[in-house]
Amino acid sequence: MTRKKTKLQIDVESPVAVYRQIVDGLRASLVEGELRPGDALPSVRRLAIELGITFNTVALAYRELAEEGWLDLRHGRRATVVERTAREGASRERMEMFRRRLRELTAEMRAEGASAGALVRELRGLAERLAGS
Amino acid sequence: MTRKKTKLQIDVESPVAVYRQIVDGLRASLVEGELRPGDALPSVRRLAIELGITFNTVALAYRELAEEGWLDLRHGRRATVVERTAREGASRERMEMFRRRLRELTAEMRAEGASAGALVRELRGLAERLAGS
DNA sequence: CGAAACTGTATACTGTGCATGGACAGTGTA
DNA sequence: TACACTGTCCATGCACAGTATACAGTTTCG
Repeated sequence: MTRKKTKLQIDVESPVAVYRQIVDGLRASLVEGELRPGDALPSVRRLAIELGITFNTVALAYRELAEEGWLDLRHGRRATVVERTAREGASRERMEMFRRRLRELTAEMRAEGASAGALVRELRGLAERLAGS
Repeated sequence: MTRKKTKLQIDVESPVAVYRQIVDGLRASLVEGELRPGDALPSVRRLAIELGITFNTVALAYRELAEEGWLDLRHGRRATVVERTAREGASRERMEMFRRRLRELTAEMRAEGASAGALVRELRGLAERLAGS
């Protein structure tokens, strides 16, 4: 049996909150269809143990995702993925912000020594995958 | 005279700390050569007023950038950009993290309604610019 | 039916990171 | 030598992330 859960990577040193890292990671899996409507998520305690954190932190992340419309969260039952109504096109401001964060992210990598070529490869690779879906 | 300072955009609603947003924004300008060695940065108070925050928050950002080797910070004098020794190639773990953050960032945008096409355009656009430099 | 083992929830507490304001100290200039 | 600038240091307040503990639903199985 292969462990599929190792997908989630948490960095406790990171300045971004752990619960937010969980939200970001799971959201990516949800957007990409790796987690589909009907699927049950690991219980807050199980995932917490796996990540080496407290279950309440995982619970907070689940609540956030439920807020965004990804999860059905009911007392006593496992959190399950639900069909989510697609949003309308992102606003101009949001796209602007995306451009900025993208720019800052690659700049951070260049500052750390990543070559422009390597970054171009990553950007084009992701664009490729995205266009192919 | 055109205002070149409007480059920095701060979002007080954002979960990422204001001083970190400043660091990220300035670092991008530094990496891209928009800010060159010898250039003097605006004083902490001036920039603070411009952004509508406290000067100490800007000071913290400057200290962070000095720590990274971008700035020469001396008591009583303006902060100035300094020649920075390039880093060696980024580690495999760092590139892995870059890939993850890139994936999560685009997923977040898709969740907010951005079309795959629009995101592909942004990614390819940045790759283009990066390859051309 | 009922107990046990699971699920998520609510609440209070603690530590910490961040933004702030004010006093301080170094630098340049009129 | 004043004075207006520069960045630094320090104490305060506050919001929030993470924790522990007690609680309340649901499912499983004897």
